[in-house]
Amino acid sequence: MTKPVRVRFAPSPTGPLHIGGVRTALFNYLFAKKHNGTFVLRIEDTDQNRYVANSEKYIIDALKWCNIPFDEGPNKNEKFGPYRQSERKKLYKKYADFLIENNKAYYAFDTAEELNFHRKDHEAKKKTFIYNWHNREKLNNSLALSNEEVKKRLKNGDKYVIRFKTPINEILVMQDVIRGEVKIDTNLLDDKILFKSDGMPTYHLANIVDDHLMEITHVIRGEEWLPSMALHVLLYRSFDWEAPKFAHLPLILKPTGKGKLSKRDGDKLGFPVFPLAYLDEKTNEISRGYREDGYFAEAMVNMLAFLGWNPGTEQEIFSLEQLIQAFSLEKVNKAGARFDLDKTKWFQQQYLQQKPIDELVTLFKPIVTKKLENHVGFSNFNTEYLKKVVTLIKERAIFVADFWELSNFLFISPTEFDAKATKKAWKDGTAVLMAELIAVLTKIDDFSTENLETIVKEWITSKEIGFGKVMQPLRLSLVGAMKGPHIFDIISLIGKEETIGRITYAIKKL
RNA sequence: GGCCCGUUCGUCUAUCGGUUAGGACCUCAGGUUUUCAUCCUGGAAAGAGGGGUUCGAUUCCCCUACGGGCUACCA
Repeated sequence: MTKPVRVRFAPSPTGPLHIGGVRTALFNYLFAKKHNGTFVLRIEDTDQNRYVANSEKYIIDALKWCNIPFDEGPNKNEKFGPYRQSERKKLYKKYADFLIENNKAYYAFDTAEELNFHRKDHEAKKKTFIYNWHNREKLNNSLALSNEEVKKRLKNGDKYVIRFKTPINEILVMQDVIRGEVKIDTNLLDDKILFKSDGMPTYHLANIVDDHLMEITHVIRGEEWLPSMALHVLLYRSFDWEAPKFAHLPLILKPTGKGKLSKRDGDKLGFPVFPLAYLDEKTNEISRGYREDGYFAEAMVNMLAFLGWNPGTEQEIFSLEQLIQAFSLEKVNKAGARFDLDKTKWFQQQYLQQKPIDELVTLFKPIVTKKLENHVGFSNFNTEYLKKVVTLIKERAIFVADFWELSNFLFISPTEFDAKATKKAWKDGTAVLMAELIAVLTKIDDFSTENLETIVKEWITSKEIGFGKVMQPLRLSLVGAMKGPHIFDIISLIGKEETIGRITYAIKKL
């Protein structure tokens, strides 16, 4: 019997989660759900210096908004808790000690100054300083020092770190679910610090210990961790633990230029890189979020799923449930994927068109209400009316926030007319024609789109003039510009009185 | 600099040795809408370069180039 699938998303609470992190969480979630497994959230707060208090809440809120909740995590099903590494602090030391006892790790007393000196010195000679087998016995550590000296220093309370004693002369052959075989020469690895002088483990140690203790079966993380895989594999081996399977995801790259996506790109190019807006309490800067920019979570999630993954079919719109069904790590790409704002908007538009009218009305209503707060005169925003409006205009919108711009003339009579359109549509004789049209409209009782269209068109035909001569100034009178939905839909919606009122006003004004 | 990973239209990608190299975004042209947008139809657009292996390479291998990542007592 195979072990139940358990994956984890392990962000560091150093600020808001950006969409790269969200995608990593998403792939973990999809993989877990696909295999009826468990999705764990673990907070990796071993770096006291970079800790940002509100970011854990942000991470949890973001996952919730994306609809990819964790099964286990801080304050939730704490089966293997605690789920914050700072709260597990006491736990790690014994594992570091175990490594030392078994000659897999050692104490190092080198100061930052000493190390810096070596690095600078090597740099000057165009060499790279690597703390590993070739020099570890010449440096300030328990490998070079006598047992007595080491004991004395430890007893003395001297600051120390614990370094991994990387094995030499070995070509490590590892498997990555996405990349296949990855080979590393252990002689090129450095002796990474596992345990810091402040009593905290580094990421490497804490990560391996926790993944083991939490019975993680698959480590799905960003490609930036690929170079660390060798260390991690060696650590599992040193503990004599079975290593989980590794899958390193391709990075999300900037839309233009070089490098991976960063916070700055969003500010510069005008798109959100965060799921939720975020207030940096230090700088008071607000970073925009997908949610606040009006994206639906489903659209953002769908877009992210397709950055580096593809189901192999031509279907692109996937509900979360469909994503779970279709997902597989084998279909994840190896190469980094550039973020594309146009495609993102396209996903959003697709989801907006799919949304039930009632839901859109619910979202639109507060916007209309606010816009019409102090408005006197023509306005109507009961739910029935809003439904008709939304049905009429939604296909031209990408965001709910576009609705107002597309429909304001259905709530407020135009008082000004687009100059260019006026010049084109309002000619000599138009006023007379419009006056005649009013007479025609006055006699109509059934203001359905179809009936209006039939009667008005018959009238135009009987006059033996071009349709444009009537339709264009009519649109201008009703909308104030040459835009908007089907003209007879507009008339039907705003009603006889308002229609005639608007034409009358236009005749007077133009 | 060293190490690792990658490389199909401008972008996201399909192809698991034999295809007119397919789709989507973007873009362009037509059509519908007597407005604008939507929508529909069509077009343009790709295997980084060089060597192998093979009857045959986008696909497998090597080299080069380019891109990306890592190289902290950060994750």
